[in-house]
Amino acid sequence: MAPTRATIEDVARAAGVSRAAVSKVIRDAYGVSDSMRERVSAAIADLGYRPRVAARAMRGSSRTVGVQLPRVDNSFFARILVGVFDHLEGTGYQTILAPMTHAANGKAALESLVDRQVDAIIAVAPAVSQTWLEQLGLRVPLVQIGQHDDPEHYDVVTGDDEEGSRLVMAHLFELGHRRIAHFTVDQRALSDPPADPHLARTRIYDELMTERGLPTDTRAIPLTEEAAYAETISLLSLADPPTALFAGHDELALGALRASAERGLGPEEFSVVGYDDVPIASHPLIGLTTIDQFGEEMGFLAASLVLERISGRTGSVLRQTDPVLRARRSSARISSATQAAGAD
Amino acid sequence: MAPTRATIEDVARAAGVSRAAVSKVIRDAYGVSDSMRERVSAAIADLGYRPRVAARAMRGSSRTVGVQLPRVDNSFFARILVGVFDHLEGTGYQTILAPMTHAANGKAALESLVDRQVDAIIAVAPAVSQTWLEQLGLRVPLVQIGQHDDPEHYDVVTGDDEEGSRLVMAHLFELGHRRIAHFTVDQRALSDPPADPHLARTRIYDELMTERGLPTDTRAIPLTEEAAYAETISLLSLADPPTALFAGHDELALGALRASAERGLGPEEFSVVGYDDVPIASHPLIGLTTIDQFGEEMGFLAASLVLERISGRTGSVLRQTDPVLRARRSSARISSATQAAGAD
DNA sequence: TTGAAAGCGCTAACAA
DNA sequence: TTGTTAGCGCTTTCAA
Repeated sequence: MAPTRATIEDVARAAGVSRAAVSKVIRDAYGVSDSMRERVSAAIADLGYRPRVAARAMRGSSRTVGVQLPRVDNSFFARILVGVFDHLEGTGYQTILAPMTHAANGKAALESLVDRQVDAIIAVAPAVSQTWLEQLGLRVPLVQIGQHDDPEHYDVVTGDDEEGSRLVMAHLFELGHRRIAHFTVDQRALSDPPADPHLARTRIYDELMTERGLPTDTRAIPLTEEAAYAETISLLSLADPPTALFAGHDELALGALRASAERGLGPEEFSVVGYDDVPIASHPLIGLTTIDQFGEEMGFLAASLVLERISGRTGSVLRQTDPVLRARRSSARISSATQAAGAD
Repeated sequence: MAPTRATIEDVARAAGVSRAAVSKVIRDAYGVSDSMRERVSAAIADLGYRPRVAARAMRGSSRTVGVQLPRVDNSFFARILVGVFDHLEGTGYQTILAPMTHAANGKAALESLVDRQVDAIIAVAPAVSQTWLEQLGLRVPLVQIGQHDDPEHYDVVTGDDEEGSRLVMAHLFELGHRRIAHFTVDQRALSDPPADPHLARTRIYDELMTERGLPTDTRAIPLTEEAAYAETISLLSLADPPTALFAGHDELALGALRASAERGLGPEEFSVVGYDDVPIASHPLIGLTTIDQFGEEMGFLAASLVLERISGRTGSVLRQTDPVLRARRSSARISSATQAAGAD
């Protein structure tokens, strides 16, 4: 049968000391003699004792940072996670992940983290209002990644979506594109004021197209590769199809490339630009032009901010990563034939 | 200031009942009158009460299934996770993820799950010995995904790696390849007996090559795209390079394709076959020939097995998914020129 | 430097 | 059907 797990009491008895003494040793607390530390450590090793997180959480801290993630099968979120783990590793804080389930609205995942009494929360692109996050930030050290909030009680890490979008549009304009479509987020539980990064991208797209007197063609779709594929098919079936697409992010861009590749269209006929620079984007067979917003760095920053808050810092800190354009072969100068075809 | 969180005591007081009564209501336990249920529910809603996981875990169950994952930035593991979440959602069990950190050996992640008193564990490709897992299985309902263990105290879900590898090799032979290289796992904390899926793949590769009197060329490398890229470069620099590669899994295959694409080599000169069928493999620009081993289904199976164990089943159950070859454009019939160049 | 003892929030006997 | 009560394993005053 499974032997019952050793408790602090067992260790105390084995070492011939009090429970309090053992507690002090495992927490490396002040006021323990060397001989006591040795005896206790020996007993701990002997019994294979490991403190239970639940019992510790009852009296103090769970020594855990909780991360909420919208989806686990998204390469950009994975980049962020890598950054978070890199920073938290060796800090004495464990990390647990509460991925949003299908039904979930983000709230559920964050609440489950609170129920576990995590010492801090890193919320990645949470689909909850800023007001709700403020409440949460009041109770637990909190860092939000992605949304352009302007909070009082938590920190925020984002990319500079406006600058990134300007880089995208300038790139496409320079390549001669004028009929440029744009994919952006579908209806979403948008916070008030709207802070979704996709909204910033769309805003710049609108602004720069309008500035040049060009008609906009924005399509709000679910943020999935499938949706982007389907929408691109319909885009390319237009009498006068666009010559370029600014996809809201790389997953959408990959879906668009799926459609254009199936039709045998190259970048001279249909250029595609994404956002995020997921790892596969740099693969020579894909060569997706995109914006690198340094997901690992975002995760790393969020982790350090959250540690600061655990240490007592309040107020709010905003951090942004600087976007960089990665020009690859999915975008190219428009061919003269294509250009002529689309002439008014 | 942050108001202090409501406890079961607060709810009891507000509803004018005992703590036990509240406990029964939230656990949907037997023996509660409708009127009491109503009053208590009202008080719970009123106070925004949520039970603390730690306190519940002290007395019984944490209602949590823990998942251990080697890496979070791997598309195949992501497929497995999606399957696990799909199944566990709505079962009343929460899921938490303990991803292996860099230093970790898998043991650390699993132990941290035990420290949290999860009700069950799903271990994905854990780098620990079968002996160690048996110990763990004795203490907590456990399902292992990936390794070909033959356990007594936990369940196992794997693909049929031998059959999958036969499909790969038959495919390459049929396309006329005879000089076939193979990438497999580097030194790893291999259990005893060796149960790693990569070993099974290599075994079949060896067997089938030898059967045909062909020389094997197996290269044990770290399981990263970078390592595969570098190794492929050196492979292609050989005087008499192989015409095909059976990569241990898709990430390695993508690294190999990176190298061959950079050299402008098509599948007629250098065919690449992977394993896993990660989502990007089916992208027309990649078109990676690979083995689908249905990651979501593996996760789904593991989740249902683990629920059975929670319900009291003991012994051990083994489940396998049937592999399917996805032939795409990364593999092709060897060109006559290439064939001639390599003739003995 | 060490130990005794209270109590964190909950569940599960058991009694009423 | 409802309430009383005894802990679960730890941390943390507070005394010794």
